[in-house]
Amino acid sequence: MEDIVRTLETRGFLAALTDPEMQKVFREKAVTLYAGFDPTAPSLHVGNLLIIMGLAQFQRHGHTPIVVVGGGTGLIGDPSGKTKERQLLSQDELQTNLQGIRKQLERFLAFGPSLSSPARILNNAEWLLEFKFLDFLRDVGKHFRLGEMLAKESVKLRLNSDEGMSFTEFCYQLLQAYDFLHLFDQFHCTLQVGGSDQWGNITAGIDLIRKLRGKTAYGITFPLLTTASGEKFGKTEAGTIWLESERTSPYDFYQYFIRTDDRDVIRFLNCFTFLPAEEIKGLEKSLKQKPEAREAQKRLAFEVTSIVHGEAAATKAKADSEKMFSTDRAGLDAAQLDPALTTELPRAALEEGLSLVEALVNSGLSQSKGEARRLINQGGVYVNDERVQDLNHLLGPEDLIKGTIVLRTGKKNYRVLHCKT
RNA sequence: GGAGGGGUUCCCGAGUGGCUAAAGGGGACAGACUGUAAAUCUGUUGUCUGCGGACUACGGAGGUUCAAAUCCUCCCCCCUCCA
Repeated sequence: MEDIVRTLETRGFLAALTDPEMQKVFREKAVTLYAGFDPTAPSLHVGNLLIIMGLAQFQRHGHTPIVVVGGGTGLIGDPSGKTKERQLLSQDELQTNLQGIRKQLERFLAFGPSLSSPARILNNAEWLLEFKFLDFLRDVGKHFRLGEMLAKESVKLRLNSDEGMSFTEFCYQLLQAYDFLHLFDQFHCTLQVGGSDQWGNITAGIDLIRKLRGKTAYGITFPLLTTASGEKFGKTEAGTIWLESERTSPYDFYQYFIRTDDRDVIRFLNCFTFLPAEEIKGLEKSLKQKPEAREAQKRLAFEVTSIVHGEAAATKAKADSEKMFSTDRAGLDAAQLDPALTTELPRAALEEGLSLVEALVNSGLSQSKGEARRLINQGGVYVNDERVQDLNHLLGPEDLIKGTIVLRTGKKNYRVLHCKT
């Protein structure tokens, strides 16, 4: 059996292991492992990608992944890594979110009874919801010592901040520990993986299993991904990069990755793609020798988009990007571009003269007219690649090139205004 | 229940009657430089506007005042300590 721990290590997935023995254990026999996702939003985002790819790696090595969506724990809210108490979600919101997340996961993991190690998605509401409070206290709570609970990093952090922490959040670790126990009993799940902020929750589960069942369970944490410039990975000016194409178009998704910092790109290739090590080495070489070609970034963007949105979408995102960023847009066909890039324009509006400010707002390039004016003043607005600095500039039919006007703000924000004839 | 501290613009945080759309920092955006990268420097950063202004904003609701983020009353929320 291929050595999953080694793969994880070389591909940059490992932050910490609860037990060095693990490597041997997993080499000898297939395990069942799980990771949990809290359904705080109706879609997963690229910040979740590392865990998902980790699970996918496990499955490729013959292990059986379980994804637990936190329909139960989501009602509480995990305090780990958060400086503020979370808003509680309603049951309805949770349901919507659960369904969205479920659908997305199916793209990364292989499900189906015909497989030897089919992935599974479970909702912990199934076993948490009917648990009676007193039973829970007797069966689970009894095994937790306050000293340990208080010593957890996530707890200490909050207790020392002026945010404090509610009892509800404090109990979160018990619930997650119980999840692990439940999966251990039901599915022989002996490993939990998660982000490095999950360390405390994971070890809580391992301890519970040891106390109650006298068995050893394991935990692996993955590093918290930050970009070289110190930002949280997956957040941009425009907000979160979602995995759902309705929320973040494949074009924008592709664009996010193509702008990856040189210092991050190799790392990301390792953990966000399945490219073989030799190929990544080649890209690393290219990055060193001719960084301006950005081959590594291009490959990363294509591969990740392909995994998340499918190859067809990736090919299209790539083609759209090339078109938009080339100086010669002769072949530009608005109808074929990603809808996120285009805005329909009634001919009549153009004949009357359409204010540039309005066009910027309507197309979504500016949030407000004030912002649009500011942009124009600062020389950040381009019509068909010509800088326009006149606040009262009107767009007219003479601006059309093959039925389209290419509007741009800054260096890289494009919108194609398309006018049906 | 008692005592004290606190809630300010995207975030942190200053501001204790007018000069405050609110210091400073972070972030973000734009410009220069570049490789759709990084670093650096410069500028911008509430909404609307006929560019004269108008409107909305300092936890919430009232009040005092010519004038309130700043003073008063009530309420909500958070933190720390005591019981």
